[in-house]
Amino acid sequence: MPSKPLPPITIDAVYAAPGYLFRRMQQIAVSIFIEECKAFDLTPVQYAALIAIHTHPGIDATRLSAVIAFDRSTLGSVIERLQAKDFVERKPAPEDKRIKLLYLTKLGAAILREIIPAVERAQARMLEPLKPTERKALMGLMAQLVDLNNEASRVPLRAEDALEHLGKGG
Amino acid sequence: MPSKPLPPITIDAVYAAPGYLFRRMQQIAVSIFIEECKAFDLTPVQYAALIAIHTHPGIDATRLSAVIAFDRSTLGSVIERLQAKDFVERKPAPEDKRIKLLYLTKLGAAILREIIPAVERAQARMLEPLKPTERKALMGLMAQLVDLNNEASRVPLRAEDALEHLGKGG
DNA sequence: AAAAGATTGTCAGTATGCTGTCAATCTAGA
DNA sequence: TCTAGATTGACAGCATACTGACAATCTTTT
Repeated sequence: MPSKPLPPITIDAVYAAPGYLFRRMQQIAVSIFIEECKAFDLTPVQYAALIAIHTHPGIDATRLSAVIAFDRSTLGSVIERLQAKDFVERKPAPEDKRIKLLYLTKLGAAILREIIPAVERAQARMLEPLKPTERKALMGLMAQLVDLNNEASRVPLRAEDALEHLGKGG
Repeated sequence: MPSKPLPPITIDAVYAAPGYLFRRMQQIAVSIFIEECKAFDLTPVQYAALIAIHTHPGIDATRLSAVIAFDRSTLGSVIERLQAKDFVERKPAPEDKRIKLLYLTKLGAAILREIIPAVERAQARMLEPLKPTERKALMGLMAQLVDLNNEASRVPLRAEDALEHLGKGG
C-alpha cells in the first residue's frame, strides 16, 4: 500500500491557502481605507477606537482593547496618537486610581462625523469586484467564521463581558 | 422629500464591516499559525518566503517581494532573520552587482519539509468552524476578491511579470 | 561615451500587533 | 486587618507593514 504522497512544496499552494488570502485581503483592505481617508490621516485602528469610544464614553483602555479586539499593549500608543491629535482625552477615574477614562473631544466627535462617508466608500470598494449576491455571501461567511473562531486569538475579554459594568452595552 | 438618514455611528456597524472582519480574521489566522508552528519558530511571512525561495531558487529580494505580495522594505529584515537562523543564504549575482540571489540552505529545506504538516493543520483549523461546502464557497470568493483587487495595494510587480527572467515560472 | 532614467538593496521613520514584565492599585479571603 | 491574588496601564523587545529617501549600479537615450 503506497503512502499518501506529500503535497507538492510550491508557492501556488500558498496562494490558495486561507492564511495567505486572509493576509492579502487585510493588506488590500487597509490600503483602500488609507486611500479613501487620507484627508483625515486616520488609520483603521484609530477609526475603530474613535467609534468605540463614541459608543462607550468613559470606557477604559483594557475594555476598549476587548471591544475592538485590539492588543492591550499596542493600544496605549494608539491612544497617545489620538490624544496628540486632540481627538481623545483621558480623565482619571475617581473610584479607581489605576484607570483612565476615555472620552472623545469635540474635535474627535466632529472628525468622526466627517469621516464616515469616506469609510463607507472604502468598505464598499473592498467588495466592489464581487456581485451583490457574492458580497452578501462572503460577509455572511466571514462574520460566522470570525465569531466561531473568536477564542482562537488572544483577546482578554469578550466584548459583551467587557461592557457589563458600563451599564447598557449596546 | 426627507434626506436619507445617516447610518448610526456605532461600534456594531464596525463589527459587520468588511474591513473589520478582514482584520480580525487575519489576526485569528496568524494566531492559529503561530500556535501550530511554535515548535519551528517561523512566522507566516517567513514561511511564505521560504516556500517562494524553494520554488524559485536564485530569486532576488525585489522579485520575492512581488511573489509573496510583501513590502520590499520589510523584506530585508525578514531575510536577515532567515539568514540568522541559517535557513537562507544570499549570493552576489555575477552579472549585476546590485542584486543578491537567495537560496535555501540544507537546513532551510529540511525545516520546510518538516513544517508542512503543521502548516496544513493551521490552514485547516482556520476554516474548521465552517461546513465543507461553506469552506469551499468562502475560499472561492476570497480568491476571486483578492485577485480582482490585486492592484489596490501597492505591490511593485505582478508575480508572473516578476518571474519572466527566471526562465520558467511555475 | 555621456547624460538621463530606472532598478536594487538599505535605511529612517511611523504604526500596528504580539509576548512578557513591572509597579501601583484594587479586591477577596483568611 | 493583613495579605495573596487579580487588574490596570506602562514599558521593553520582537516582527510585520508602509512611505519616502538614498547611494550604488545598470540601462536607455542621445
